[in-house]
Amino acid sequence: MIDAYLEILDAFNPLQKEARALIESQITIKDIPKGDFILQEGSVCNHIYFLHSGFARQFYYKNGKEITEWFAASKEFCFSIESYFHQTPSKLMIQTLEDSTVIFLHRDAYMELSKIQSDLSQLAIKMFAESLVFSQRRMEHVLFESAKDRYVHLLETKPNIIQKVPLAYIASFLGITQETLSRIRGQL
Amino acid sequence: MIDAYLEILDAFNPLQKEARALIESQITIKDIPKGDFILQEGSVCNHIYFLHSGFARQFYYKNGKEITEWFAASKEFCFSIESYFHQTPSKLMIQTLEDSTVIFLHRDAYMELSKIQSDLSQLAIKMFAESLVFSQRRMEHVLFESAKDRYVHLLETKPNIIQKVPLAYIASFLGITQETLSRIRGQL
DNA sequence: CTGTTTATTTGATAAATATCAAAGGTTTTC
DNA sequence: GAAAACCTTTGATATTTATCAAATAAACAG
Repeated sequence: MIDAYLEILDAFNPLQKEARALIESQITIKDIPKGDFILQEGSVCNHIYFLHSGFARQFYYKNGKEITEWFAASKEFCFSIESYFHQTPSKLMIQTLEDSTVIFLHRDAYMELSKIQSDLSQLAIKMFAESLVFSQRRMEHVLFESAKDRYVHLLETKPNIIQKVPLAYIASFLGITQETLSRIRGQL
Repeated sequence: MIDAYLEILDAFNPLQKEARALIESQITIKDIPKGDFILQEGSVCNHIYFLHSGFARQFYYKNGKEITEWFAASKEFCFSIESYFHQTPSKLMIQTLEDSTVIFLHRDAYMELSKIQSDLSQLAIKMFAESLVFSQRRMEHVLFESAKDRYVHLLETKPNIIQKVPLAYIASFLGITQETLSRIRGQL
């Protein structure tokens, strides 16, 4: 399980044995049953989470409504960007939608190690860089594509989501109402 | 001029003398007249640009129309995220809207140095982290605020932009048409 | 099973924004 | 300082999406 994890990290930035060992020393593995929270509202996000197996959703409340910000599938990462970097209480929650096994990578320990082990700092740079590219692309998408195009794009890039989660989650993720999403679905 | 630059970097992550010296060794300073390009379409973004003075706009073409992605004011940074990180030809252009003095920080040299000087790797992590937080916030804003609210927010956070650039640039930056922006203005 | 809750669809209407066309304003240029 | 180029506003209309209300459909608990 840890090997698979390290391989995925290695794909971002090649890791020598020493770096792998350091990472291994700073991770914790937890089984999280369906419906439980990986990250609770109000607590500080001190880890980067990797879903070894399972499925999770990141969401927060805005004017009393749940807004889904992101879905994390098996073999994907998630964390609260703002809470993690600013060390502030998270408004974001991360909840499993299936029984999941999650690898926690501890922030402070990693940051300290990354100062003395360049593989680790380079890995952090590469991972955050990829997140940034991704975020930028999503922004452009959101600004200039119609609700329908955004849904179609989601269908194409993450088809498994549609089977797994209620329509209302997807609607808020796309920034539209569930009625609109239902109508879009009807047209396809 | 370089001191002011280093101070701004230092605010992201404290830099020892050695790190400062290394950065100084990797920067180039250029005066770029109004209307000239800091980054041209099709070339790879090999620097992070800092506007010591002046004003610039990042834009690209989408279906034949200019889309403004970002404005960089004096004392701000800019670069093409995707081209810089993926080393691909940039679809984004960065053009000065005033005579500007720009500090270029070379990517490859910096990356190499950051492997052996942890102040530099930590600086990169902090800067990219801030960009990511920012991008995330902007996404939420774009998904859930009306065109009017987005404009008002821009007015509040970057009031100087409004004086400096044509309405059409601001409209595309906000993801709306210039007619809509003109009407929003009329209402305020 | 069977009632109860939860999720999805449908309908009618309203609001936000885009589109197309044209009219006024500014600024630039010679 | 007049023509040209560019920028901004205004009007009429169409499209997209939201809102509110209700009807089905599906999942769940006892």
